Amino acid sequence: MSLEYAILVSLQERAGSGYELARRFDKSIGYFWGASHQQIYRSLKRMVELGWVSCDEVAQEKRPDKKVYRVSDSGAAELARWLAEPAADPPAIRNELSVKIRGASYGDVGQVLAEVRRHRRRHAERLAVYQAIEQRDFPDPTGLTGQSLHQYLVLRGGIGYERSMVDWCDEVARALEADSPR
Amino acid sequence: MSLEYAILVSLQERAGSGYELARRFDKSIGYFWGASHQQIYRSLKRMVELGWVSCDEVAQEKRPDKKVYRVSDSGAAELARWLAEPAADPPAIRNELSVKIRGASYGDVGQVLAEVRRHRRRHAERLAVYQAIEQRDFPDPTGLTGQSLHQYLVLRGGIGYERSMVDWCDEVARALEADSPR
DNA sequence: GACGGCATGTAACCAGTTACATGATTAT
DNA sequence: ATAATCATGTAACTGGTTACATGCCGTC
Repeated sequence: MSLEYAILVSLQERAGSGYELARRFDKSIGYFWGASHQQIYRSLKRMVELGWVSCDEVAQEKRPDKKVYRVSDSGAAELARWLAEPAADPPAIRNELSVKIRGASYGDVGQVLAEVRRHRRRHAERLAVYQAIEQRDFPDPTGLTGQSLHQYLVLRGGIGYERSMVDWCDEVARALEADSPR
Repeated sequence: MSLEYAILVSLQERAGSGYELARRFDKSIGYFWGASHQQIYRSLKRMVELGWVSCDEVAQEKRPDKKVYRVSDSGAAELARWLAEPAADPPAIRNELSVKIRGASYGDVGQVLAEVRRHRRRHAERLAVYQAIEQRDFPDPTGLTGQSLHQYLVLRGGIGYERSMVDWCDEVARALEADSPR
């Protein structure tokens, strides 16, 4: 159910349409909580019913009309309540690649190794994206406070995660190469 | 759909009952692919229908009967096929704590900080568990090959992940303390 | 007598993914 | 022409969680 709260946070930062929210979930927020536009529209509908957000239809020139959502007082209260509540314990990580590595000897180890290398590239790409954002938006993080500090810290989490994945893929690739050489 | 394949890997290592599998998913395999007993029973049923595993009813003294599952030839072939197939791109991480940090200013930052500390402890605990396993089962990893190497590498992934989470929680806690001191 | 371990399941629900569906405007 | 961007949604399916349900054995 965190999606609703992620949307509340995003709408508190700035009101917007479902489409705009979907864009944001492709970027900033989406780096640690992904959501497709279908999910977002469904959630917004529910949130209107719950009275957490209000919705204004806005006519635009040269563009389709859009519905701009903003957080209501009761939505803001609900967000504050949720923030004070303990978060669910981090769920077991589900890592498909780990399953393949663990089972590698029941198939073609070389193919699994190729997958490890491919994932290494993916993680390195994301790491580069996060680091570029860090350089651009937080060149000097020492003085950060409040919301920009919070944004920065979340970004740091993404960087740490991707870096650990890259390192792990490297370790795995090295070990598999050494074990089944050619 | 990886659960079915995680079960195949586990049953290749050793045949067993649904209950035993559930135990294993609480331990080794479960460190990177969690599954409840309900899920496991459901999957086993499906896998019998697909012909990937066979099932023998075994009567036990002083214990309830159990059904021992083992991988069939067609299951082994299916596993090898899946291993050669590219894995899905790592999905967007969904991290509830990040959502709370990002939104902290819309609620009580102190409460969010407490949550960060709690998660720090959880991750440190899991890290300690993994490191204990590493010490016990892989005191000298240099010569590892084949299946034990693969097991070791997966464990290393867990260690790297938990360590990066602990480090991140520390960074976040330090920054939040400095920002809203008391 | 209560609790924990062994052993198996069903049912309802919730969240997320994939596929389908529409339609205008702007840029190549 | 065709693709990309803006803009909104529905429907079916899949996978995972939570709650419920049963029953035996051994130990404290």
